[in-house]
Amino acid sequence: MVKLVTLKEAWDGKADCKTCAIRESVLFAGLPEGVFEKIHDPIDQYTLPVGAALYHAGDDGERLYTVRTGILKLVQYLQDGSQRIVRLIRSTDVTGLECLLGENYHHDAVVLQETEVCSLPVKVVENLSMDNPSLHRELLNRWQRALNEADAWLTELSTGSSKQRVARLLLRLVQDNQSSECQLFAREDMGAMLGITTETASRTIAEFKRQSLLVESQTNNFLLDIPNLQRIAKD
Amino acid sequence: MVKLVTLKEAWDGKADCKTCAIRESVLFAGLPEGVFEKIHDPIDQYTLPVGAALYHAGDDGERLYTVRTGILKLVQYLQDGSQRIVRLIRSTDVTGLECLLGENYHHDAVVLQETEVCSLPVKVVENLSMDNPSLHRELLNRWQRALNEADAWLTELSTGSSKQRVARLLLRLVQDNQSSECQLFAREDMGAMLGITTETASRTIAEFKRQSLLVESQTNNFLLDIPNLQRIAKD
DNA sequence: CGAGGCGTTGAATGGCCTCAACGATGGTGG
DNA sequence: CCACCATCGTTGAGGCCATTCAACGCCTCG
Repeated sequence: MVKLVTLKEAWDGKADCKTCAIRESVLFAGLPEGVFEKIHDPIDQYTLPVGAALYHAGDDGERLYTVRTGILKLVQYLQDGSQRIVRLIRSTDVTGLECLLGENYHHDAVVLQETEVCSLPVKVVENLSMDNPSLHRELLNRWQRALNEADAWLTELSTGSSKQRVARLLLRLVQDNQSSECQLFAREDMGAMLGITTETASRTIAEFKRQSLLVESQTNNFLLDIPNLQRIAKD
Repeated sequence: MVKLVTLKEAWDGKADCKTCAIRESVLFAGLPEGVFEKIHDPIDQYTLPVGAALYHAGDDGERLYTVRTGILKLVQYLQDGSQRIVRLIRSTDVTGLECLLGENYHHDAVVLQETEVCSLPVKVVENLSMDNPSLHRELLNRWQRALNEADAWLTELSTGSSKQRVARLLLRLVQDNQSSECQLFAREDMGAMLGITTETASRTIAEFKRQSLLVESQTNNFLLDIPNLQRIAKD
């Protein structure tokens, strides 16, 4: 089911953090330039195709990852084998924080849209955060950000009718974009995010299309009717 | 609706952290005794009755709280005014972490069972964590703990039939107790935790009682038939 | 070209919600 | 001290919405 792509195959090269294009938004924002010289462990960059797994639940957590572009899902499995997607990881997000506490990864992290990541060895982050309060503070921020997301998923994406949930998910996908355009996920994934079945997700999306709340601009690229979707989301 | 009990009314005295009965489990575990001398801001203790609010969403976050005994709910409000309970805070848990980042509280924290808390001024925790790596690490741990809870609520308490959800909630309530005894929440609160209506929560609990999965040992005190509840929780 | 995955749609079922009524409980005020 | 009222848990009836199971077309890929 999940394609096997080892990180080594996907390797793009060593990251140059000093000149990183998204440096102001990432974990290392606020670090003085000098410290990058002291990093001996490599910070590698990878590009991962759809379906690839960045890590699996239970794996030894030895690296955290900053996402440069793309989207990943964090999946948690239930006792009965069904899966629930508990969060999405997008540009400038960090995932795998739990390994800073010496824990194994808690989720499967699977690529939904082609993803570029930087891989940060735990040791590097630990060492840097020892004597860089700004990094330390940034770590707390990331944890809080994840927690905010988790709370929002509960209140927005797991509450209300299926139409409301789908509408809220769509709005979330474009909310920090300038355009109102987005790609849709597989219906099965939508279901796993919203706690509804694949069929219900499909029916709802199909109905939204018929009502022109979703208009396909390019292949698998949709423009949203934001005002009307907001109306549906609210009630 | 929420009883007004100011913290001043509920004041029990100043905490003596050095001799705290749950000191090994709390945030300050691992701190050398000497540092407690340096705390000038008071760490106060309070006992809050059912229905009292420890803080409200949007309030200036100036204190975090360690719960000694009792249970609090963290409530998030939706656009339409309905509420969703996103987490429970219990003995040895810390809540209000967001104020370490200078943010206002994100939830209402309301007492479900009579609660003793210690109130820690942000400044105290900030100062101590500067030069106490163990406290710093413990803070990260607390954040991660909250995140784990949030994920579990999504996968366990917002997934599956109402019977499954109620069973899983009951099992959670006793899981770190030695006994299989617990108090039940108001049906409305159960509904808000599980994403179901008050009536459905009531019907499910009533049915569990009829099936002797729940047996009242004392007033509002129930013994759980754990094996059979586990069977229901799984499928 | 065939196979398999995915999105869509239909029909039927059932579970949850809505609206409503009623008893028990506990607190308040006369 | 008791009558009253508000709140809470419970239960019923009816309807709706999501699920289940199934079929079908489209597309990609081998």
